[in-house]
Amino acid sequence: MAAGRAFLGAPCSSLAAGARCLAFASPLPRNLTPALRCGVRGRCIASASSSPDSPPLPEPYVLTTPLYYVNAPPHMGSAYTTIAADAIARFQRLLEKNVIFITGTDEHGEKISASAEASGRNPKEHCDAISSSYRTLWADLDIEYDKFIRTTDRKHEAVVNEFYSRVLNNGDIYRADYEGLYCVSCEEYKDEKELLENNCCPVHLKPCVERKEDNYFFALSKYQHKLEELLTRNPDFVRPSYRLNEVQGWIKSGLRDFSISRASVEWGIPVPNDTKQTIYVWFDALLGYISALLDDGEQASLQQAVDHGWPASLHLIGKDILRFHAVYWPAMLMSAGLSVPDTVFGHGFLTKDGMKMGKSLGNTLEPKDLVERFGADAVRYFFLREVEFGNDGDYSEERFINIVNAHLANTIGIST
RNA sequence: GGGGUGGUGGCGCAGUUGGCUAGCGCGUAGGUCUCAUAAUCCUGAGGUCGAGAGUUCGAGCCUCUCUCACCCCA
Repeated sequence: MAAGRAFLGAPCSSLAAGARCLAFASPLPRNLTPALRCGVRGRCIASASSSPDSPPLPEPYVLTTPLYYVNAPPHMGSAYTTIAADAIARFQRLLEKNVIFITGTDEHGEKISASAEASGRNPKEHCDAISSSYRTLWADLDIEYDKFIRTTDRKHEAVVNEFYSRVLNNGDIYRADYEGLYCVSCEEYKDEKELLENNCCPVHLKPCVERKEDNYFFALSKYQHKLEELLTRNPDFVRPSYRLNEVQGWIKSGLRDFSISRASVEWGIPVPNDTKQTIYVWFDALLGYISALLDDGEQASLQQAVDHGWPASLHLIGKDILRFHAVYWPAMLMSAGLSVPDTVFGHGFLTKDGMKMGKSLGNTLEPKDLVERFGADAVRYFFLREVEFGNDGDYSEERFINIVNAHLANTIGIST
């Protein structure tokens, strides 16, 4: 099995390994026959059964960044994920894989309509504006993505509807009353145990509100064993390995069904057969990884999208959204009878001068400003080279300038 | 409280299954070059590999105890 693991150069410390160990390889050996590969991965390539003499089709490699939430313009964390994904995408293209690099924006939910209102716009206008600010930044950073999906795209809604129906037909959706304390910012119910004083959400430090709804639930608990099996069978499903341990811990300690609809949220995709409710933003957004595969103008069906390259080889995410990608998402896919991705990689957070960044602290790092001051290559290089991939990393202007001068200007810049 | 990860020169890290004088990048000191500065080039300093004990011909790598840091869960 080792043959299938090709990292980007063995020693990662050399200058040449600017994109430190960013390469992800398929967990399958290369010498499998197309038929077998198809069987194992559940992925059928249209002409995989062509004659043995014809050149082999390029291996598909679908990778994604998260679909960024449009409550605010892009911050450095989003830029970091996207830069890393772009480096991986480029590397996989060099390996002659058929790369589909997906990014996009997640545009539904109560928080979005609130942000829109706060800026005096309707939700659609707000989403258009923020979504395009992401595209602009990616252009400035030389990000070569292949697909940009918006969860407000028609084709996405069609895929969500079809997916929801599949899960429903599989008996994994049921209706139940739910009463509890709800964090509007997280767009989810919270356990009283995890709340701080005055019922404040530990993530957003804002008070949660009492809410009672008749919601639709996804039977996540049914998938406990299958998820355990998945992680045992494919330990690379979650990387780095220390995050795999976390995920295994979550699963082992028991999974609870979660609500996948909201009665009080209007800005969202209506639940099929119950237009009084909308689909929970995560259930909606995760499916963007599949709907993104559809070409514009083609028939928007789930199967069509899947045929374009699902499952993904890699979901690159920040460690804060690991639970959604490593627990909820594979269970949803299993329920719908679809293959799960090969790997979910959760990278760390960035700090600035050793401090956590935040709007309240007033020390955010604006990717746009960095690019304007130093250029895309410098920004890309610094974060790829200086942040140990997977770990938290620190930015300081002094170090940034040091590294960029020492490596890019004084070494690569003068080599012939 | 339960579980996990990690403590290697100033900082960030590599160190395959235990085996030559422990490596790399940045930083740092001196020299070279220059009228001078920076870069380049050359040379160097700097590490009891968290602490202690054990296994072994031999341990940064294995075992045990302790300690510190961080993370997840409760």
